[in-house]
Amino acid sequence: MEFVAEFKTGEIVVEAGGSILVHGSHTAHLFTMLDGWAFRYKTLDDGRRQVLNYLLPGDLVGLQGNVLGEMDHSIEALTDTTMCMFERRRLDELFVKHPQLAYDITWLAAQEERFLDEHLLSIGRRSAIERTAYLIAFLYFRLKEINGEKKENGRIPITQQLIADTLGLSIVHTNKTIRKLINRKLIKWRDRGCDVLDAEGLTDLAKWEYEPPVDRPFL
Amino acid sequence: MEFVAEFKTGEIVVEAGGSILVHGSHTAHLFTMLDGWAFRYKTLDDGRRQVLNYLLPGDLVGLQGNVLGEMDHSIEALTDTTMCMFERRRLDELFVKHPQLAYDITWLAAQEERFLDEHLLSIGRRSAIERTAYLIAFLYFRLKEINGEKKENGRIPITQQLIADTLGLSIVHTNKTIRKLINRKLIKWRDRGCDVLDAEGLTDLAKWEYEPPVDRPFL
DNA sequence: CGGCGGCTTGAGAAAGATCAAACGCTGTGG
DNA sequence: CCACAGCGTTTGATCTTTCTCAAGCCGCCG
Repeated sequence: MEFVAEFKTGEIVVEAGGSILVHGSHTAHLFTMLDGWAFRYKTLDDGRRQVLNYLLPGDLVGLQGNVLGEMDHSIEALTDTTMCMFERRRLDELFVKHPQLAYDITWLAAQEERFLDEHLLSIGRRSAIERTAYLIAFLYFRLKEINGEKKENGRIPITQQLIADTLGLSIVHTNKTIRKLINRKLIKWRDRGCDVLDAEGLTDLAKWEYEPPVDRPFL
Repeated sequence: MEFVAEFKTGEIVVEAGGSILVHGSHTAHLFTMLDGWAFRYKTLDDGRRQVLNYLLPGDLVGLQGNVLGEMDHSIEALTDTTMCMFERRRLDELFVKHPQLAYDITWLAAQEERFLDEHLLSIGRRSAIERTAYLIAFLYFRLKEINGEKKENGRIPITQQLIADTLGLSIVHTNKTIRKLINRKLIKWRDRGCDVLDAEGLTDLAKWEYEPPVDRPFL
């Protein structure tokens, strides 16, 4: 724990809409989410954008930079966000001195892989309404896992444009699809975000099941 | 190295079409690809299948089992395949005694994440012909990286059904799209596989660029 | 008050899915 | 040696999902 404190080089606060990392940058830092929501995305030159995943407290960011030397995707804050910074250079030291923490990092990477696998299945093979139900259920359960039941079901702070860019759909079609979910009383939409009314209804519709991880590390 | 040899519990040979891991199993092993091609995939109950990624020599398999306790996807051999088995139980030991190897595992996980990110961008935002060009170019460069230029461009051993299931397309449309690539003299198709004739043409069409990793570990 | 971002809706267009049929191998059993 | 079955591929016709274009609404903020 002392090492973690020492390894940490600072905290950073980014307000909603701000960039946390941009494609092509060579950051000397890794980040851990402490509070707030963010999302990772890639874009094509002509502007088409794909959201890859969402980041919530406890998630680790920036490991891919170790493979390539630079980031190959960007990260933007969805709400006001605070993150913890670590020096990438000292990652070896962490692996040598703190195998438990090293294992946690690997565990987090494996979890991210699981999420991406499921996203891929959604975008590739689920219909528009199934995908949408899946995404909202997915975020709902992630949020619940982090809130630990305490807060009653938190609002998911997302725009329809973002959902469209996550699911590979146009915004128009996304809107019509969301409306169907609302009509079926599965969710409620307000402001820029949504509340889940019937989580089971969503997972059934998506033909998906939430699988809680077994041994969450304590990074 | 001695430890690697000791850590290794054996090799396993799977013939083309055979299952390596199935969804829901609790394997006590991790695997490394030594030779051959395999692919990871998930399915929905009604049979829709999504290929997640392809496995080539050097790739690590089964880490996700650590998050969940069981595998949440399946793996099938595409060609005759030989893999190296490790005991999952002893992963902690590896992290304690061999930080360099532990780092390599993490590196491989980060690389897989990069691949999945790009696949997601393809399926979500690229058109059918862009996707197809991307996938073939992607496999071409991965193969080339492994063959180290020596063998002239190896055949990519894949069926059109598999390409369809990787790209989220129907087999009919996949066939028509591949035919366009053939007509443009970008690839040649024969038997069950394809040869790349013009790698740059493919990457241009896909609006993608191959980025070689910087410091490959030696696992 | 005007402008902007996010949401909503309708209409027509296009990409891709589904259905149906057939071809060319290859392996197998008579 | 031939008939036949099965798999992977090919092609045409039609149908559906999703996209694009266009316009309008609403609430918020300067």
